Amino acid sequence: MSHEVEHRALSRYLEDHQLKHTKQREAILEIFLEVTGHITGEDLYQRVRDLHPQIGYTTVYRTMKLLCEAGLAHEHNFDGTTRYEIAHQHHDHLVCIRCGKIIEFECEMIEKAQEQIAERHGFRVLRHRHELYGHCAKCQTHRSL
Amino acid sequence: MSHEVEHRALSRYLEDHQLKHTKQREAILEIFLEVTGHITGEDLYQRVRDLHPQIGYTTVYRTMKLLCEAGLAHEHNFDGTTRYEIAHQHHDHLVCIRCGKIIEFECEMIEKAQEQIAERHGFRVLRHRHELYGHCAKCQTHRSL
DNA sequence: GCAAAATTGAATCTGACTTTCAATTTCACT
DNA sequence: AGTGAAATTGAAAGTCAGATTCAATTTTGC
Repeated sequence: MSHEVEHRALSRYLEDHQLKHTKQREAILEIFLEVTGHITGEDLYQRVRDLHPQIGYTTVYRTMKLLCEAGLAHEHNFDGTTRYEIAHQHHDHLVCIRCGKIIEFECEMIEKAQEQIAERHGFRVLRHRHELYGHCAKCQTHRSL
Repeated sequence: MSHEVEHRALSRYLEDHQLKHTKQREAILEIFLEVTGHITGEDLYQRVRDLHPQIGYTTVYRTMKLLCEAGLAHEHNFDGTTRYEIAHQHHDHLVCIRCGKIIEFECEMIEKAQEQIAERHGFRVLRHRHELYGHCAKCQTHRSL
């Protein structure tokens, strides 16, 4: 079992919140960390079930909620579909609406511009979502329309 | 019945697509146009039902879908809730997560930055969403936490 | 006025979670 | 190691927004 750092972070979160250490939570965290990219709850459940047929659907969802609270995962809703990604520094997304490819990007300038806009309206921004939807390079070239 | 321009736009869309002109569609468009702001399908249905108790839930949803296709309405999903707004020039949103207030904003600089980012990744952007979530001025002052 | 095609709306279905609850597991304390 | 209170699990049932079905009704081109 790899990803020691994350497993330790989970342990600490559980201890700090009087929650219990279970094999299901360990297993789901491990599988989630193995996945690169942005996975849906359903897909994650499939993968979990392949390795641990006894783990239920409910537990996967509950655990992902827990991992989000523990700061180990982030939940994103792309056009109606909820996906989880491994928590790391802030970024936004480019989403290909043809093949589903998701690219992460960051832009300091946009972040600053956002702050200015919020200030202008008296808002205190707690979080934001910024997604660009379109066609990726590959889907533009061998396209059928 | 006001909003002649929009009603005419709907008529044209219907004619161009071999769709039919019905009183339900007229009524829903009219009620939708009366609403200022960003309304949920459910709220819109309530309003429609107040005036036209015979119009069903399904028809309201189907008609809003139609109005979106006709370019008269835009559908937005704010943190899991779908809302409709009257179509007008492009803009993004500031959303108060305490009182639900929604403010529209535009920023030419951000739009340009987006284009550059997309280009860098070979993407052709077709649409985007950009929402800042936080607390509005009012909710920051008389807050309870 | 008359069909053919589109539309309506009540009811049913769906997908993606969320809740319920009895049985099981964890763990702090002997 | 044993015990018991509290947390967790998972199967099943419940939600909720929205999509689908289909028989009855409405619109419209001729």
